[in-house]
Amino acid sequence: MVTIKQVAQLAGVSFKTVARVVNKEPGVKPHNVEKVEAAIEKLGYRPNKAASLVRKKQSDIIGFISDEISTTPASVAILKGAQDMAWEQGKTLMVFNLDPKHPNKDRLYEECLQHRSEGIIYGAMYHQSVEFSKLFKTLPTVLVNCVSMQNDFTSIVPDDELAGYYVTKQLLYKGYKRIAFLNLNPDIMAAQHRQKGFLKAMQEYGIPENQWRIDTIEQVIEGRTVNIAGEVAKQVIEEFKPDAVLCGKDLAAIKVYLVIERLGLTVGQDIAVASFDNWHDIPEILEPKLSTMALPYYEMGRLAVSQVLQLIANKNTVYPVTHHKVPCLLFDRASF
Amino acid sequence: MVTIKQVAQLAGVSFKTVARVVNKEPGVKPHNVEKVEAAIEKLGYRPNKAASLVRKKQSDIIGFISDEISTTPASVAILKGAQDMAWEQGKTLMVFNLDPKHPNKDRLYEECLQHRSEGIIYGAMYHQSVEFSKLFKTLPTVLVNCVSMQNDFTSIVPDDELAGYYVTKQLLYKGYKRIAFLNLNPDIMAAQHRQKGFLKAMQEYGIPENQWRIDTIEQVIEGRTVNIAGEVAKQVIEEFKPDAVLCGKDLAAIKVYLVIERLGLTVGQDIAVASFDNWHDIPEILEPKLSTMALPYYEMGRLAVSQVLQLIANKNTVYPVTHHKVPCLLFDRASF
DNA sequence: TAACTTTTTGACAACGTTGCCCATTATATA
DNA sequence: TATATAATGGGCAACGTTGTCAAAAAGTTA
Repeated sequence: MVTIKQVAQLAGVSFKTVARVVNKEPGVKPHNVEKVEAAIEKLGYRPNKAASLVRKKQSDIIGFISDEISTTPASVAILKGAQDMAWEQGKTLMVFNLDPKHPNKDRLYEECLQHRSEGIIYGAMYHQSVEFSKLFKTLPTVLVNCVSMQNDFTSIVPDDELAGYYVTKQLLYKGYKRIAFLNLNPDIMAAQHRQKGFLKAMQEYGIPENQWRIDTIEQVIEGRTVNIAGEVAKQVIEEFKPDAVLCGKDLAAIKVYLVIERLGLTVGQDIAVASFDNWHDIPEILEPKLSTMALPYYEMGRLAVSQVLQLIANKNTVYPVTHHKVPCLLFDRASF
Repeated sequence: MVTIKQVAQLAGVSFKTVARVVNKEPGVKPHNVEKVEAAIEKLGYRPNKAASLVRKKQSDIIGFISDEISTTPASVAILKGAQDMAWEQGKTLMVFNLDPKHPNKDRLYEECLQHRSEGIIYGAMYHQSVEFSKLFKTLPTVLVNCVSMQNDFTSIVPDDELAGYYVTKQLLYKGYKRIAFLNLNPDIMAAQHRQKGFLKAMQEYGIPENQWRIDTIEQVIEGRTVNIAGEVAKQVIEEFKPDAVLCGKDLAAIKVYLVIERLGLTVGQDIAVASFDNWHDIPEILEPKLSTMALPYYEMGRLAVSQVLQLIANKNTVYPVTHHKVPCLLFDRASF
């Protein structure tokens, strides 16, 4: 690779002058700027970021450690948001994926440290509570889509309670009276928060207890969660005869659609369907198009970077902890 | 950050000895190894990869530039595969996403060059033909899920023709006789190759032309492709009365399922459905479970890294070009 | 033209490593 | 015990940058 000195030689100036041109420092005669630029062009010179880091002690790198996040399509958007924001701020993201077989967060953190990452973002696949070693205190660290057990890290999560509350209120507002909530596995935080919001809306509207029900569409069998949305939906719809079904995820809403069709009913007419996720093309593919609460992954990714940059800027040894709940947006389509 | 010299001072040895311990070079007395390791532990020392790169001129970094790939869930697997393989080979992947608004591949390539990336992987969202500037000749470069206009880069793509051929043959083998192929937009390479495979199988089985038909489920209107799978499926099924439908993508298969149900028919019994993608949970969510040709994204990602490493090892200035078609796997479930 | 100011340039050290080579010490051999 | 050999340790230059500072060149004023 060509170095700054080779450029200098070709341009007939000192390498320091080349450095000035490269870094757009003022005080170089236009005449010399031209010569240097020509030499750079001719040799195809690129500044060596590593050398620059060694001297400047500034890497402009942010580590992004993900709990399998980048394999799960729903939350790929977090990564995209983070990357976009990082790029805008002149930082580059260094992405590491946890190996699902041997998940070793610390190992990846070490990697980031060796690259002199300025801060760390840890992203989880779904809204949950995670435990971290003290190693994670080394750098400014922000959690996305999860919180730490001890609540001792800045975190960014979707506002699931508000989402549950809001979508339920919308259903009630539109006149639906018998709502079945097919919730996710109650062990996960999202499910708990949404349920809280759901109940709050019910209470606010004074809906009696026999006019709604909550079931779970996921079963944990030997550590693996299995989706039983189909069976549950069938049973709930036949027994409880809801006029609206609120579904924990778009993927499960597909099953709900199929069940409703198979019963000879029509989604949106006989039974309203609402959901959570806004999972890529699915809501648009379904007929009628699915109205769903969009999880704000992209914005969370952006916010994560801006928060971590704030922590970096704040030159304390102990990083202030803040918690952020990002509101979800209802994509109001045609299913209710 | 603590440096090797500080460790040396604490351990009471020269910094060179510390370096030996850190890099596991032989020839350090166990006694000193212990002292050094204690000092490293106590100070929390991490070697500085940037400094190492400057000296060794070896970054162990591979640049991964993606055409929006990481936002599209289907091909996130490419990234995952690449990352896994890179990790196994002691390399780290530096991921960059093309900005869909101002897609500037060269800009990202520059970034990789500045980080002294040893090679580049360019991944596309869907199997297509892409044009590259001469800049891309700078480093060993491998294309995934696309080929270059001039065919002058090593490329890795799914074997769409074989996939089309294979799945069609399976349908014919199982006794289906009237097959409707609801193909993707014919402008994209995947659609063309699959169609070739489809026709080859038809010919091989001597199926007369009036016993199959091919329609397209995507329409390009003003640059935007719109999915018309629902309408097309309805029309084709009603008019042509196929006993099997081969669908260009799992997402569209959802629509086909809904259409079939709505006509009072049963998928797998009255009409078989097959598809391409194996798009995450969708095939498993559908009822009956969707049999689909899995696009081998994960393997393609792995292969990309291993190819780029091969190019790197091969110390030529002009990199040999090879083309790889990765076979697709049929996930044989219940829809045919 | 001289004296002074301002602009432009270059010399050199430093950043944290690794590679090379020589010095010292310990061990084996005569 | 003297000598040869192997094991161990350290000194120092080099990698490609940036930062500091002083030198040189150019411009300004009297």
